Amino acid sequence: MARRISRKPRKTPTQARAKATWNAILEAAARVLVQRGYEKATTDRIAERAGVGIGSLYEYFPNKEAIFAILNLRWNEERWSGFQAELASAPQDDLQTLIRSTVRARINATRRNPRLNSALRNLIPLSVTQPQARAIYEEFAEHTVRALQSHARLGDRDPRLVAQVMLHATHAVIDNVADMAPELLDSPALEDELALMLYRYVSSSSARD
Amino acid sequence: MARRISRKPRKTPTQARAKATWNAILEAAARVLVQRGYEKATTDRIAERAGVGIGSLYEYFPNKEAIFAILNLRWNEERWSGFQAELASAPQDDLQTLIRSTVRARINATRRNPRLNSALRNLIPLSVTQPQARAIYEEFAEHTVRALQSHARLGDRDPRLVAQVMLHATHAVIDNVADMAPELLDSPALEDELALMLYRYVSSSSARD
DNA sequence: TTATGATCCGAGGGATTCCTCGGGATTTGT
DNA sequence: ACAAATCCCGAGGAATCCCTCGGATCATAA
Repeated sequence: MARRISRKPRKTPTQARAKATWNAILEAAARVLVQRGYEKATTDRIAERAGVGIGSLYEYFPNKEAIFAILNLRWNEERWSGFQAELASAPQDDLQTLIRSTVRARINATRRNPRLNSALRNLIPLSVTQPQARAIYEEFAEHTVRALQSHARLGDRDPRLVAQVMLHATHAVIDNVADMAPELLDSPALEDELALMLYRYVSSSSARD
Repeated sequence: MARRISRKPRKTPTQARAKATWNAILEAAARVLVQRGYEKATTDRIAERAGVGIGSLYEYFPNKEAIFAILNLRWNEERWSGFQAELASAPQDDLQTLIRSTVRARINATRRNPRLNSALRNLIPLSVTQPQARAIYEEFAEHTVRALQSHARLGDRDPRLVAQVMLHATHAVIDNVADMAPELLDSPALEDELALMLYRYVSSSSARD
């Protein structure tokens, strides 16, 4: 067996009909993944759920992993662009409102599909491998560092480390909440507390106040 | 096949020799899980790595899932007892040192085996199902609420919610770091920043200062 | 219309996995 | 020392799963 070597690489659909099946497969994959988990999400089941023959599935995707890699890619892009769009038209007068806007946008981005978010999140082999996820993270980190340098007085604290902790905390808390209590994403309480925590964290330079 | 129904439930080892194989299996399972991931961690491979026949494995574990459920149980207990032991003999004079001690103990608990921690963490079906993990979390949450009520002045903020956010943040950040940059667990920087963030978060009652 | 290419299909091969079963080896109790 | 209990073993059955392949069906352009 030579699974890793795809001798018949994925074909890109040209006709409208083909694009429809392509989408159907990806959406079915998302639904099955959320409902049954990665292991039970067999290619046969995905094809069936998409209303498509198994042959058609392998016409466009070289193997099972590729389906979820692309699904992950899609979700990351959707989340990231949604976040940016919302943040672009949000108030950013001072540090406090900037932080609040960012937290809100970040929550709303995940809120588009919390179940898919947690399901994809737990596909370690994929998310780790994907360099595009790292790229987004890096971009976000640099953006945060610049915001800190221009809006916050950190004294002698390392802005890069502070940014890392802020991002990790925000990211991790929101994703964890999406995992364990998705309904909490809809209440403003999470946003309030997260924003408060982050703001206080960077609002003065000395460890004691 | 009736995999879910274990007609021959797990036998408990009585002789010393049997306990040795029982341990060998669990330790092999941990090693294989960390090295190859859950899917590649086949029962055959675990038995082989443990230096044990596959039959012996199924003498004590009804199925593959059970092995990792027990492994998860063990790790949770080890982490939790380690945390409590360290915290018991740590300074807790005021809120700030209490927070710092807690953070340090929490980090050290995970530091016992960061790789196993992240590997087990991503076994959703297990960790979610396991009620004992929830129990530990609840106990921790109540403990935190009491600490907040006696040491912090939160004003009209809900101590339960604040505790939730603190726990989620701490838990999530540490686990995420263990995932993405385990060497960071060894530097004091993480402890410093986490403790600072948490302390400021609960150090005064109004949103503005 | 007809030819060419794109799309769709699903039975089944090859590979792998989980787990059983019958019996042999070792320890324990008497 | 002998029987019973406990422990160990690994070949192989049953169940999937991933993916291929040859050919049917549909779309488009000449």
